[in-house]
Amino acid sequence: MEQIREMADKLKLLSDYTRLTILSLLKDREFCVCELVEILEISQPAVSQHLRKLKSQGMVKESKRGQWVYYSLHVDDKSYIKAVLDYTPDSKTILSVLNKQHVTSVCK
Amino acid sequence: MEQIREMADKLKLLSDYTRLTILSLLKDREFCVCELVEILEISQPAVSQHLRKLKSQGMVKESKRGQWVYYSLHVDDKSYIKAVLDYTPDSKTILSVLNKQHVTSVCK
DNA sequence: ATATCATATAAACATTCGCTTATATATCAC
DNA sequence: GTGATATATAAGCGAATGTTTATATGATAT
Repeated sequence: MEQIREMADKLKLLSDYTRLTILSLLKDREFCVCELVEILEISQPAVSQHLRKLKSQGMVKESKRGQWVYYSLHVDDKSYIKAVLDYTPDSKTILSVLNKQHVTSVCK
Repeated sequence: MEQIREMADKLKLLSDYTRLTILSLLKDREFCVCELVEILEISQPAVSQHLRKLKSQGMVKESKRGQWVYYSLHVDDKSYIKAVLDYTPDSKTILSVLNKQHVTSVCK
């Protein structure tokens, strides 16, 4: 059942708090790495590694602009991934709960 | 973000091939442990442990009848769990691909 | 009661995972 | 150029995961 195996692999990406939060944030707009670092309060390499996994499965796209790399959601509207993300809180709620409304891509 | 943490925990249950297959089979009807063992070709304790995890998160129900324990799906129709399971193959397809159409609860 | 079948639990183990620190690469400002 | 900022990669580590084997529990049949 290769189909189930593939789904399980993608769901594994969704089954981590940090990655599920990143994807939920990206529902609203693109974020650069340094913003995610400030919001999630984990190290920059940790964020980069999560983004790499998400990118390797085609769930996010990157766009380099200047010294920043912006990541955006890249999920088919009709996929089960999108179906799951429809249930996660939106970025405004997340930022408000985490008290990070002020974070912008001008990071340091 | 406790909501995201809870979702991630439940998605973790879906992100394993064996468990996702079990849940997909249960979309159609209840199965007993010994059937799942034959279908999945892993040890009986492995199946039991997966079922225990699924039960602990309320995703399956058990029903003891005689020496058999039957498990059935216990997922809210409107949840994201159900949304995911709508994308997995149905039991007939799974059994056919795995060549296990013959398996019944009279196991040995 | 004994033997058999179905299931659950415990222990052990290899693998995977997510994190950190350290380091490398690349861009920008001066 | 040099220094500061943004990001990626590598190595190391402890925790979690999924499996197996061994054992326990419980129901059924004889």
